[in-house]
Amino acid sequence: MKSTDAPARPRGRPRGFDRDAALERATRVFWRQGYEGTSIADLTRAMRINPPSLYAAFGDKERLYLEAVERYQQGRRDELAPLLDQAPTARQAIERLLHEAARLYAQPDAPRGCMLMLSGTACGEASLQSQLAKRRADARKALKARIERGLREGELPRGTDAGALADFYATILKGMALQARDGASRRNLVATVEAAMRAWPAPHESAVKTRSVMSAPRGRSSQRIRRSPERHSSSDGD
Amino acid sequence: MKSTDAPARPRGRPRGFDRDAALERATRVFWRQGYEGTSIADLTRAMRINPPSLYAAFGDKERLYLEAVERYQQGRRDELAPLLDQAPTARQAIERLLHEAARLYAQPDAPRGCMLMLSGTACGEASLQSQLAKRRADARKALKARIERGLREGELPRGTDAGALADFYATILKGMALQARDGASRRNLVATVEAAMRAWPAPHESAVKTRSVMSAPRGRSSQRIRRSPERHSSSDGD
DNA sequence: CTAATTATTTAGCAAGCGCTACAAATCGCA
DNA sequence: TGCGATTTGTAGCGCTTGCTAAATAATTAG
Repeated sequence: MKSTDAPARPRGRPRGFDRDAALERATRVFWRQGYEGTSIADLTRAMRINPPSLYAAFGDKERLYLEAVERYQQGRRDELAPLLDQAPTARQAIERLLHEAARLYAQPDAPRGCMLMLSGTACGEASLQSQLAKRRADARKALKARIERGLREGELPRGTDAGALADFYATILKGMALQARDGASRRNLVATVEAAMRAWPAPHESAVKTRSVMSAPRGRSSQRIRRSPERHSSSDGD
Repeated sequence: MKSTDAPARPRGRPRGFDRDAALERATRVFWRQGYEGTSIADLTRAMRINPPSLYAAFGDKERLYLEAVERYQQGRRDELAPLLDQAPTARQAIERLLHEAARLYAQPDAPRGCMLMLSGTACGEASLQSQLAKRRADARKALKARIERGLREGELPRGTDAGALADFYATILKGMALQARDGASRRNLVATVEAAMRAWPAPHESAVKTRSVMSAPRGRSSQRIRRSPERHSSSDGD
């Protein structure tokens, strides 16, 4: 086997710029100014390339934007998903995620707020708007999955509507992104996170005496969950 | 006194269109598509006037936008301020306001979400962005004032940070606006409102036995409040 | 009536937009 | 060295943008 051995240098003149670095610079500009507020001239200046290089490497403005959002969201996922997965309880998972969001949204060396949450919300391009809404729905789905896990593990009151709770914390994240864009400090955002955590459903008096370790949903309430009809559910697409 | 008797018909050719109706049509377009996503051609088509009429009546695109926002916010104020003022408690005031917001943001015959909250959040024009942030800060100030009144009237635990609580519910409103724009139904939004109200500070075990009437802050805790330093406060500009 | 004033219509300007044709430059391969 | 392949910088295309000059229409004042 020696066909696909090395990366196999392509044939013609090699690209003279770092594609990913240029994409990151583009992301910054889009993040700060939005899709419609950013011109190709803005982008080429920030990316330090000329228009033909941009179009050769990224297609057109819309595809560049979508790739920038994908890059951004991937980075956030890498930072936040472990927080969700590794926290011992769903409550702590959400709380840590919100605290981390408060830090990220008010970072001094980056545009304020969340690029994904602020993207294409008042945008003429309908196709963009729906694609971004879908990405936001994916983020909510991650919250919902963690909450459902907590529900299975008995941390939450029976009958808790995981979708509605996920909707609530998704709303918090979106609101925080806007607040940050309007100038809220990290301290402000943290205070809001603390308020938001007061909305977490109270456990049912009993249980939760064991501090942490318990991991597996042992004994009763096995993996096969009861699949309660959940009256009319939340904004589920899954 | 017969100087300013009648409205005093102006001198030249009278305007051939209803200025306020045109402004409302412009508001709709801006609300749906945002500032940068709306062209003068979009506006003149919706307003059913030609560009020179637009410029004669409204100045330029930016001033027309600001006037549209002002008109929009004034309308919201007229609907929502009475709810805040007339509710017997601060808690009910906020709760009713949020429920009304849930209704307004998901109205079928209007653009989804709140024009003010979604305006110029990812916008190139810095001056617009700051003016809109200021308007949003005014809305928060109304929440804060009502919460402070509740605090004076003894409904809330001593030491409650009214600014932080106002920040929290302002965050909820902004998040709901985005959720609505992403397609959340009124039912979804109402569920989020109910979750948000769980974050309301619990009264201090005592008190709150009298169901409602009490109005004046009688007896102790008079008008002169203690003016506690409130460690580092919230995002106050007032 | 005439003159002055304001609104409307038509037509289009200058600038910026997203995007691309073109030729020179730089590569792998023969 | 020459050839095909690919990227690069220059220059600019066609179109849309926000906005306006100029002529005409409709009104009041004298």
